[in-house]
Amino acid sequence: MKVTKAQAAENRAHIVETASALFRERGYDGVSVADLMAAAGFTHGGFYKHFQSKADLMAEAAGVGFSRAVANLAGVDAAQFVAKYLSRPHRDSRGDGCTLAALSGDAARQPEAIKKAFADGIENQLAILAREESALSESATREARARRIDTLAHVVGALVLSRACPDDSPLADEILEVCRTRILGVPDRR
Amino acid sequence: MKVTKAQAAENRAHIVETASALFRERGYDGVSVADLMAAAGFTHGGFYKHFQSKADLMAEAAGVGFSRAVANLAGVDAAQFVAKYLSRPHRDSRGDGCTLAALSGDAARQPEAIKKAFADGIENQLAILAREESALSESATREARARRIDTLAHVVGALVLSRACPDDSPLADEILEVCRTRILGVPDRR
DNA sequence: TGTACATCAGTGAACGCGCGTTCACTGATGTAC
DNA sequence: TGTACATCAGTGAACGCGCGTTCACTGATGTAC
Repeated sequence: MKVTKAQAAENRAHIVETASALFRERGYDGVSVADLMAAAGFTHGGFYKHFQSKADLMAEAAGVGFSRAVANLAGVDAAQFVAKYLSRPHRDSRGDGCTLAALSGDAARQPEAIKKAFADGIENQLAILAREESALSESATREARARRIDTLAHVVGALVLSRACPDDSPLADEILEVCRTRILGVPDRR
Repeated sequence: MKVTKAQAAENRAHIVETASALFRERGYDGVSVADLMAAAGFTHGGFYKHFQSKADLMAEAAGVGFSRAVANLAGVDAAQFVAKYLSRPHRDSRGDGCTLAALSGDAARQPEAIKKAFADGIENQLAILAREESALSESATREARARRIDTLAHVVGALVLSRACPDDSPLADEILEVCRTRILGVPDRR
């Protein structure tokens, strides 16, 4: 049953991608190693040929989730980011949505390695919001970073609260709409 | 080993309080029924004399957490609330901190009964932010509600992101300080 | 008020189950000659 | 280039363990007379 080195590397990457989505959907405790390997198309025994432990994979999957987000949002400016972030489609598809919104609550109770991945992920997300900015004075740069941090916390909080409400809850939609309107200064017209 | 009706009711309430704190600290999956009953000073078998299931207790403990928050913040105005909410002591003591920040991520993957408790909890928290307001015109009332929702999402997001960072992370403190400053309009001087 | 009996909160052993991890094994790939 | 052997990704059974939940039992409380 051996497989070429290239194939093995591809399989490993596929497991990490699958894990990244499943963790976002169901949380770290909601996905077993067996679940995950089955979803990736393997049996569970091979897991430890690729990863030292489930916690190891959790940290790696978080990192991949953040990189994917940056790649998927290439060319999107800050206003477009906020509008997409606080949309119902994003709220309702956790599996391919923002890792911060889906798993920050879980990360707070995980080992430092995972929290480190999240801190790096936050910096990655801040970079997305910095897209339209060019060279600035030092104080303007500091101010711009503060604005980005503030906006990121704002949208993450809105999405997290909206998702905590029952599926058909008017409050869930109200949170999304109110925050989108207030952050962007104008209502979304789609 | 039977106990007076009053004592039994008191024990039940004590179990719910204990659960509320433990869940906030460790998450719903991080606290077993046996853990919880031991922490409350009982053996695990008696649990089902008080609750139908662990999920039932989860919903009830969330409700208690939200009520406690409202009671603990009696007489606190919106600005004081934000300053307290985005403080390091609050971030570092999840067990007696905000249930929304600690468990909204978990709630998103739980049964509707628990999400319902969270939606009610959000309304409770909004009421705290409404403290200083008196009678207003209808449009001003709507506007005030939007402002409260927006502020709540903002502070929850900031706390959630700050907690996801490693314990000694400068970013964790930066998030708290930046958001506090920007929401309140002035830096905190403590 | 006193007595006999039913109730039921709390105990602790036991249930089946799924978890993360380990292990002996397979057999195609990669390597040494 | 061809052959013999080592490697190691993937398999599937098995490990010990802790989970949520059930159950027979205890004995003080609550109730009926």
